[in-house]
Amino acid sequence: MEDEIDRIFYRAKQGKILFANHGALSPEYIPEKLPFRDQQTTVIAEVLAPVLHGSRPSNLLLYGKTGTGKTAVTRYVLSKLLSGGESKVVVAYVNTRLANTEYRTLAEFAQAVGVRVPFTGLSTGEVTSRIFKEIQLRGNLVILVLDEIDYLVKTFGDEVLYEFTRSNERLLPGLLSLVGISNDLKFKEGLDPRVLSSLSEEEMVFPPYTVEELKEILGERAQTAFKPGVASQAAINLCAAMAGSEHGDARRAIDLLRIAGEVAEREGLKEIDDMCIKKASDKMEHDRVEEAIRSLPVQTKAVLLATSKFKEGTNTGELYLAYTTLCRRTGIEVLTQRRVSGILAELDLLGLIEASVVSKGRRGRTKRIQLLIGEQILGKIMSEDTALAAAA
DNA sequence: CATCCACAGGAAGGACGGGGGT
DNA sequence: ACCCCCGTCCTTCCTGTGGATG
Repeated sequence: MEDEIDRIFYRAKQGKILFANHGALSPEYIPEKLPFRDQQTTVIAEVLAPVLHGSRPSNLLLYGKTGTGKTAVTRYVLSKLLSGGESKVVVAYVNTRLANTEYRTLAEFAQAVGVRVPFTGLSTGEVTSRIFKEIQLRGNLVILVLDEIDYLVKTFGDEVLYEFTRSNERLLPGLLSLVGISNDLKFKEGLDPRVLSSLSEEEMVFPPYTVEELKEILGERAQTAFKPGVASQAAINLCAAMAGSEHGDARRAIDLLRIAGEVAEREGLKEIDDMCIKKASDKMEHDRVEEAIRSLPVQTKAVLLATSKFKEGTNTGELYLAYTTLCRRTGIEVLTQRRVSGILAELDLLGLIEASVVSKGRRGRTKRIQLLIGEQILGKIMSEDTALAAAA
């Protein structure tokens, strides 16, 4: 045991053994060049360029699945744009899913243009008009990037976008251009046609990376990130294949490589082998699940816990009964079946359970519900929750 | 082949706790 | 002090429905 601790500390003192530049595999890292994205880079640059001589760039809509380089390319182009030192140009970048609400999206936008707003209390309209006032006052040339814009529209509607797209007369001498980034290729469907036509003055699609392309991307990153000989071609190929088999997700592939490197380092290996990658992949999945559960509200956890009582899966009625019992035992308030039904839908969306509607003819329609996660993880997290510890 | 079960899931609204402007 | 806004969870009321069964 002591030996183990000594070894850990010793290695820590040695500093990074395998990594030369850990940051090169972090999600925020913007590489020198982005392979296989020349066309997209050029187009975006061309669309945005007019801002440098004070005219309004067309609004731009970027499509593509996760990890296809949309955000990276956009950031890359914007950083180049700003490096010119054009002081009137302001770039605001907001990831609407991370911002999580319409208000916080606006608040982040406000902060980027230099308006201070309280983190709650104002109406969204008030925040918008303060932002506009500020832009007009300073005559700023603003490029607003709305990452995961499909989330914004899906959850809060497109009214904000409508206001943005038709704000330009009010902003003179300032201006506002939108860059929307969407993971969802069908997101245009639900959009107000006026917003759509304005928002997609220009469009650009990001195709998924092929496994071959992922190999090259990983290879380049690995060269900067690791010391020589740490990440073999075989290791890189495996990472690319494991992460990219579904839809060419570069972010996943890079995460996987990074974590595999950390595993190798922790285990005192000199290079990344297949086992490291396998372990890294498991760890990523495990972390995702654990974090998802931990941040759940009590009632949602309770429903999840009730689900875990049925090894063979169950249906809504049966589950609701089990849930009710569980609540009584733990002293948690019992919610209506309607609400529990809603919670089940949320859990399904999170991929923690599988719930699909089935019809049993005259014996009604219900949901077939099945737990998708290991009970050990569940038990561990539930026992952390004071309200539920007894039931875990 | 109409019926009817056991729910699904939409709509509207409300309690509550965060916090405003004036 | 007063009235306001927002987000989060929740309830109430409701209409809709796939397909085994009688």
